[in-house]
Amino acid sequence: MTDRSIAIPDAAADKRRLILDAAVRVFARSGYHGARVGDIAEEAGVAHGLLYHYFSSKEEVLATVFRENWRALLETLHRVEADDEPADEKLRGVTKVILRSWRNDPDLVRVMVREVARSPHLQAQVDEVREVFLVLQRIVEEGQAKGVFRRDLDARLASWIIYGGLEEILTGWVLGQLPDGDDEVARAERTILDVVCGGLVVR
Amino acid sequence: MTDRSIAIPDAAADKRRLILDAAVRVFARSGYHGARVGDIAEEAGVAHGLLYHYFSSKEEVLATVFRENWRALLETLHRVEADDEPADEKLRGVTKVILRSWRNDPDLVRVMVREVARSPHLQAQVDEVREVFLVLQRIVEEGQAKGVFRRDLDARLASWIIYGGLEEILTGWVLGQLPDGDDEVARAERTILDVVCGGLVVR
Amino acid sequence: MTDRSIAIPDAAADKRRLILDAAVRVFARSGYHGARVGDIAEEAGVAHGLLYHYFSSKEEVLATVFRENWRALLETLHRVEADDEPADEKLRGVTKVILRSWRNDPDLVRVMVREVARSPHLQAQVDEVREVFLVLQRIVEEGQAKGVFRRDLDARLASWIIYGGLEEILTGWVLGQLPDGDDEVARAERTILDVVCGGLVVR
Amino acid sequence: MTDRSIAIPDAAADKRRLILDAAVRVFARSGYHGARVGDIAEEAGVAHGLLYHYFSSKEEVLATVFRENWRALLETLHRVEADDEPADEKLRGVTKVILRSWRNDPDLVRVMVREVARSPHLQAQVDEVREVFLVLQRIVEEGQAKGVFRRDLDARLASWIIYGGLEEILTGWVLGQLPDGDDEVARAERTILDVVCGGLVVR
DNA sequence: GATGAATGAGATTTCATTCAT
DNA sequence: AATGAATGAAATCTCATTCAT
Repeated sequence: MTDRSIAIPDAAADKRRLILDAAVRVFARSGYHGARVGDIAEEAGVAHGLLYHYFSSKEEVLATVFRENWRALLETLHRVEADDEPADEKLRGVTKVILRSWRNDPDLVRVMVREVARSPHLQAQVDEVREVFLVLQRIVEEGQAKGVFRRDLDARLASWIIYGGLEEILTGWVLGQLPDGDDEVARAERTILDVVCGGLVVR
Repeated sequence: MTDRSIAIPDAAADKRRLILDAAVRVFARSGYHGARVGDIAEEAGVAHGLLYHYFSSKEEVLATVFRENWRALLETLHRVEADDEPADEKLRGVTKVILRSWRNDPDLVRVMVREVARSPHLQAQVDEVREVFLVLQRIVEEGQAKGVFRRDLDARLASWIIYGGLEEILTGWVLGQLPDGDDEVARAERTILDVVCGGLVVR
Repeated sequence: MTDRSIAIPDAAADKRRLILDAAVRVFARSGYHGARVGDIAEEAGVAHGLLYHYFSSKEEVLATVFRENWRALLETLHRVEADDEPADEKLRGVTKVILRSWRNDPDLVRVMVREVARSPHLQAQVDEVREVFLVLQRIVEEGQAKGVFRRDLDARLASWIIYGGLEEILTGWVLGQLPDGDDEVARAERTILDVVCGGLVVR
Repeated sequence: MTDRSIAIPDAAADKRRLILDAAVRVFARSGYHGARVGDIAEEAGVAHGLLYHYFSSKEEVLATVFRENWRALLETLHRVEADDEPADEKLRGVTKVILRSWRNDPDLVRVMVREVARSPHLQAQVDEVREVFLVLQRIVEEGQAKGVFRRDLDARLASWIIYGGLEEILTGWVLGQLPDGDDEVARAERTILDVVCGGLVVR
């Protein structure tokens, strides 16, 4: 085989990546404030000074973790939005993407939910965060336009409510308060769509 | 002699109370980590040493802020729960209580949303937090038992979803991302009930 | 005796003073950059944190050392300037004040000569430094006006030259390059006045 | 093939020279402590690692700057000293050499005056510095022997005073406190010789 | 109760220097 | 010779907490 990057993955593993991955684990374990720069470096197996070779500060490490992963999330959501499907199906897609991230990378979700979502850090990234709400809002509006969703609802508020429900379930898992497991994720998917689309009330 | 607390209210003004109120403002402004004990004392107009006369640590100040106010919230919610009303009306009551807290005391909401809700501090108070979910869950279950709400939904998950929606709207106000004002609070109330009870989908 | 400040001087010794005095010794010994904040605190017999109770930074300690002592020097020089004496006698007064400071407080002179005089720190205090030159310049100008000193000389440049001669002699003592002792100070006084007033050249 | 150093001068440009010249500029701009090795390398247009190929440390760079230039100064002064001229003319020569260095290479003078002259670095080079005083001292002594200069003065102290006057004028220019320009340099030359040789006092 | 001087553990950050490539 | 990623010692400064008054 010719591709050496596969043959010797670790040699090629760039330290910046190592540091970012370590940071996710350490932030997940200790929280942003509880995490010492030295802990991250140790977890990454590098000298702590190297962290400052790649990032200007501990906060920039967190910001980078957020930025890179949020961007990936946004891309996925944009693909879902672009799908040729009815609005309720798109909502299912968004729900899947967000809820399944928990099983996929629990540490990352831990960090995103606890350190970024409502925290005072990274308020600069407000625009990036807002875009998730906008995706949801556009889906709701599309549903309203197509007559799938009720038109008497404020689409913006609805998007915040939906996102809140999703994030709260992630939070339940993060805090160990909601039962975990693939089945539970599937059940949560169903439930949120049932509640949000169908409503609690018996028809 | 008559009640001095009326005669000289300010002199009698409990310094402990002063400190707690100041703490809310400072935590709201700077976040828990950004708030220095000296800032709180200064805001309260007392020497910072005095804080340690009433509280064992800065964290205990936050814990006390949380405890006292959360307890008040719980009492209110318990009263709503005990009302002799159908489940959907109780849901409306809970929604009102929670959303109106924003207009009532924005700084307090800021602190509760940002520093307590999902943060690593105060995990000890998990039981108190859980009780809010349980109130919601019991209301949902009651609705299911009475045939008002659909029975095919997981009541626990539903309660998390509802709470998430409520908290996210508070967050929107806290972050200045959702429009503020009495009308907006009323609209938010309506919307969350419409979404959660009626569902998005056209019947 | 009633004055307790004399009875218990050390109890009254305020820590700020202790820190400043220690700083002079440590700066003299190690230079500003070589001096660690911890060294100063240790020399003063206090915790290093206390230094930040009184000063905002290590640099402010140096600035304060400079400011307080330079101000004292200026006051003395102003008194000399105000004396009712001929210009050449005033020059003798200035010379005495400056050169005798060496015997008086060698550590302080060390710090002033090495860390302040031409260093990049404390450029903010330029005005205070300039005043010494101005005192000299005014004395020279007064001498010129009274016909004691030659009028064909630039008084400003002359003041810089005189001050340079004085400071260089201090430097010689600081660096251990010029012989030290009361006699030597007296000889230096005589020499600088001989050179500056009388000139090298035989008449 | 012809001399490549002419054909491709820049390629041949000694990196060591590049680094030294850059160091003078950076030391002049930021001071020795404020100058980072990386700054010097950047100013020189080379990687900072290369600096350690030519010098053992940052301090050695400063020492080299000092050594090479001081040596050049000494050679010039020695030539002046060896001239077949009366002592006062030799003094004029020394004055010219020292004061004109300012217009010639202000950055270098800045570094020499601020970082070397009285600083704790490079105390090893004390002998080299002393030689300048010795040149002056020998000129003064020669003048005394020849009957041109007064014999009742301590020649060593006189040499320190003269050097101090010269250096202080350089300092005035370095600090931007004395007016700059060719005319001013000429005036400074005249003034220092007038003061030192003729004295302030009217005869 | 009230004050604020005093403490000191601890954290981030800097940057000269090394060394594999 | 040349590069710049990597190291890690070291230093300043912060701030929660204590305690004498």
